[in-house]
Amino acid sequence: MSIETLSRKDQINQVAQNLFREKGYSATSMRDLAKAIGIEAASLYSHIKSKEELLQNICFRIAAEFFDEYDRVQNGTTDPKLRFRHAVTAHTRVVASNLDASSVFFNEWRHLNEPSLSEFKAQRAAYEDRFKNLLREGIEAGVFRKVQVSFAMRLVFSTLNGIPTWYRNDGALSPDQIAEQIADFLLEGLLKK
Amino acid sequence: MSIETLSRKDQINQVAQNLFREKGYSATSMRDLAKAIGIEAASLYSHIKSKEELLQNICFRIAAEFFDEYDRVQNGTTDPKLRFRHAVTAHTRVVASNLDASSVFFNEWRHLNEPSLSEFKAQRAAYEDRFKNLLREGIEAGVFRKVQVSFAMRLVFSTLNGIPTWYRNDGALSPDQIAEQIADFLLEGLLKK
DNA sequence: TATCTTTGCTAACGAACGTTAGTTTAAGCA
DNA sequence: TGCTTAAACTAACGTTCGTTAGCAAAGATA
Repeated sequence: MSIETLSRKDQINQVAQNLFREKGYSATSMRDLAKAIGIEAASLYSHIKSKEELLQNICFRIAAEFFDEYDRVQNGTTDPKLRFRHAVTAHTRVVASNLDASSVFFNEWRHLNEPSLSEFKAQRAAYEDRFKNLLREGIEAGVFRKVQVSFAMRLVFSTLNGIPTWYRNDGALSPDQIAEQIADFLLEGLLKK
Repeated sequence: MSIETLSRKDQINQVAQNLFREKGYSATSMRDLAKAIGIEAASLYSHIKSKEELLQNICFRIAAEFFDEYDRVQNGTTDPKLRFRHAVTAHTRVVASNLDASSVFFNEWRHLNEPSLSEFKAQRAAYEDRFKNLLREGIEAGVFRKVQVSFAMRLVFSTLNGIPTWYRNDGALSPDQIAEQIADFLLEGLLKK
């Protein structure tokens, strides 16, 4: 779907995602946003309520995608290693398919105001807990090394959430391909067996 | 060294590091900074040239630390696995010992203007190349799996540069301790052998 | 004591900020 | 054709921004 065929409201959201990612939320003015679309700043308010509403839309839409995709791939799987692998690849696919939005999700959430900010943190913590449980399961099953669960979870998310800093969805590597390679990397490490 | 004993200039730089990290560079005003110190915004300009100078100081000081620490630990080491391990632990120590500054280095560098911006990117690329070479050496020596070098380098840095998002230097785990654990994680992965 | 330097102050500059009010334009529909 | 509505416009609001000018206080130096 090209950007011209979107409704103006969707178009605003899409351009906002891109600008918030490239320049940061605070450094992006409503005049920047309007200019990128080709209208006046004041005209934006025929479609949106406020600048912060744009940030909220991005953050909570992507949060929902993380949960949805997680639930979809976990459904029915019991093997701890496979459960972890599916969680990692699902997360990676969401990030790699939504580079602008996930970048904003990772880096600009702190500009949310209450009560959105607390709601955001709660959702993120709930999502992180799922990964901690997967790691615990793997350790208890004797499949994973005895790592500290919350420490390992942090390292896993650091790896995954850094994806927008380097990945370009330009055809060289598909989201599915990097998802598998990242899962390999996290599970196997760098050393040859 | 407590913050009261610093020269005013050093104090400004230190508080700026902290505010730029917590709120972001753009969302931090010179009035915020002055208030945190207890003077008027205009008084800052008796000590500094501009807001951007503060950002430059942070970014290039920490860049120099990365290079210095890297050179220090590589000196004399030839074993590829050990060279990689030393590079990772050195980088981790610099990050973990400079959480505010490294956070700004990772997230706020894009607000640099030219020519500082290009200089920053060049230094970062040179530093990343060192890690790529270490990975290449390890693969050629048959110690590392045959991963794509620049892909693996990106994953390594994602892991390392995410440290400020979760690590608190509060005595529970020292910078040296997490450095070793992160090196283990990158080399061994999650799976039990 | 007289002078210089450092470090702070108040006041203010012009620019940019997010947003609102009121109006115009143009398309869809009765 | 006349009416309604959506979506744009111009103008402006009050606020905040980084920064400068000019001055005052205080300590160091002569």
